[in-house]
Amino acid sequence: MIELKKLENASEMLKAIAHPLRIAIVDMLSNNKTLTVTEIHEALNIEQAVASHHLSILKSKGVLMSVRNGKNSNYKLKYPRLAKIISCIDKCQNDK
Amino acid sequence: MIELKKLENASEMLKAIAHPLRIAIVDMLSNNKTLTVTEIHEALNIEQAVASHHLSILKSKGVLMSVRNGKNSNYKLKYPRLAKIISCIDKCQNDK
DNA sequence: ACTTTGTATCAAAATATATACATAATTATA
DNA sequence: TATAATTATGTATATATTTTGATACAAAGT
Repeated sequence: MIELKKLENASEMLKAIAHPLRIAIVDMLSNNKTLTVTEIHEALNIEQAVASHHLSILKSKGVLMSVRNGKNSNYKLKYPRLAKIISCIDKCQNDK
Repeated sequence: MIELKKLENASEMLKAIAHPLRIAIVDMLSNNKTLTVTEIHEALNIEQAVASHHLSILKSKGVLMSVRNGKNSNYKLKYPRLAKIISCIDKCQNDK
């Protein structure tokens, strides 16, 4: 069996991902893509503050990482394999 | 981009899994294992009502399925591939 | 210095989840 | 039918998350 600390940390990461917009964000960042806050808020048609807010949740829970580049913040997956979680759930939905 | 309905359903499934006890339950049920409520509540050292409660959440969100067999309810993963989510998160935690 | 563009944070109300305990509902057996 | 074993549900309180709008901060250009 898994240890409690690991279970709690795993649940924090999964909770971070488990939100419609945040799933969409993780999906957009699959295949090692890097995007700015503006690119995400425009692509998803959400307020800038909303995009920034969800990105900070994902970052604080270890799902994403970001690098400042001038005015922009570039976000990407901290662990590229995390994109598999989205495709896994997606496959389940297609299996009727 | 993924559709809204799918995103919402995916987030419901992930939210269901994203809890320490429920992660432990999904992990116990990997490799197509089937367990009863009693086996789970004893293995995890939690009240029977607590085990039943979390199992019903997982079932209602499409993560688990159950079959009654006399006095027992046998629970198993609805989609065996869901166990990959746990191992994926687990690997991320081991990558430093 | 001022303005523009891009990001991040704050505060408050609404909604959702978790936790704990008690009790009800099933099924099998005496 | 009474009871023992297994599972499911109900209720209440506490805690956490979501959502929205306003605002603050940071970097670059004028």
